[in-house]
Amino acid sequence: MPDTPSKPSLRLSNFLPYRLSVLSNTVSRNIADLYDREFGISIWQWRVMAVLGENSGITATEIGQVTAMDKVAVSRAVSGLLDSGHIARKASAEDARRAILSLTPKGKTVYDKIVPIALEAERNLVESLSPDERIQLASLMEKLSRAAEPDRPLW
Amino acid sequence: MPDTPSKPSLRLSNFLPYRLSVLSNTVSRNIADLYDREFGISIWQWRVMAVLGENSGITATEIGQVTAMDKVAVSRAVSGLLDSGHIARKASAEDARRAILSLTPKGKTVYDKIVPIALEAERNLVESLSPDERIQLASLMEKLSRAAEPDRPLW
DNA sequence: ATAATATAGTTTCATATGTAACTAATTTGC
DNA sequence: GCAAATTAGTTACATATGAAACTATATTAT
Repeated sequence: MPDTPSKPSLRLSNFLPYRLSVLSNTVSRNIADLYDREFGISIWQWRVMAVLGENSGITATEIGQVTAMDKVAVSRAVSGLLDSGHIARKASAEDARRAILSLTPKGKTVYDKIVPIALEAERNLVESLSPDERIQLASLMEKLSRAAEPDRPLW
Repeated sequence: MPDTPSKPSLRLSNFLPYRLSVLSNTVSRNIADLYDREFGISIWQWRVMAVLGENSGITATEIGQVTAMDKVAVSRAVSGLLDSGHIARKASAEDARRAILSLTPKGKTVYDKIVPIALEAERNLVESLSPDERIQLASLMEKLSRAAEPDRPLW
């Protein structure tokens, strides 16, 4: 009896893009709640602060490149953080279009408080993984991220 | 010389929740564009159709449970799919609050066209992984998803 | 030098999304 | 048997987001 060619089937619960989306949304929501509840800071604002904490004195455009945020999202996050006094802005001497951003002392204080919370949330997520699995995870994330790059032809 | 206790440091680009979010958003956006461009169907609508394709004749609430969508999102997706004629609704005989949903012939046709596209997109994403790595990935996703469950105490 | 083009960042507008309030039907407790 | 509490699903409102238009400055080409 010849094989009947089996129709390609899709099980949503095993579908990687779906699983990624559900996982990522759950994690992001939990973390966003954490930052918001304690500091009134959104995820986007936190990303801006995180970049400035690592690398002070850069511009909004550079933050966008590092964080994969678009410039409108960066602009809004920056605007909120200026209002709340977590960051400061000064005009660039060489190019008046650019604004040099940095954490204020207040921002730095909050940054130093959030970092351990963020690391704790991450630990919380990977605590069930063995050291080996954590290495595998990093490697897989790396490969998947490359494969997902939007400038690839195949999409 | 005593060890100086190193301050916990955060590198955003290595921070798992961040990496997950960027990856998931990139993948979701690419796939959403694909469905939308060819069929005018959103991700949420597609998830509803995907569940009905696997398991016809269920209610909106059940779809929400399976897809991790909240009931408002399901309601809106259902409403759009009714308008476009991809699904049909009939009242439940036992419980007039419930509506039994199913794919129409038109919906089934579109479903059968999207499934291979979805599977192709997934293949595209994992094509750089060895068979072993794909098994690791499935296992890791499983563990991370359990760890991220919002009803856990630690968040 | 200056017109055309490009870049940094903001604002506007249209749409998407989440929360809470709502409607209608059903179940529960007494 | 009926008031109170639940449940399914929708609607309304407030906020978030993305795309495109816009402002101001800088660069390029002639």
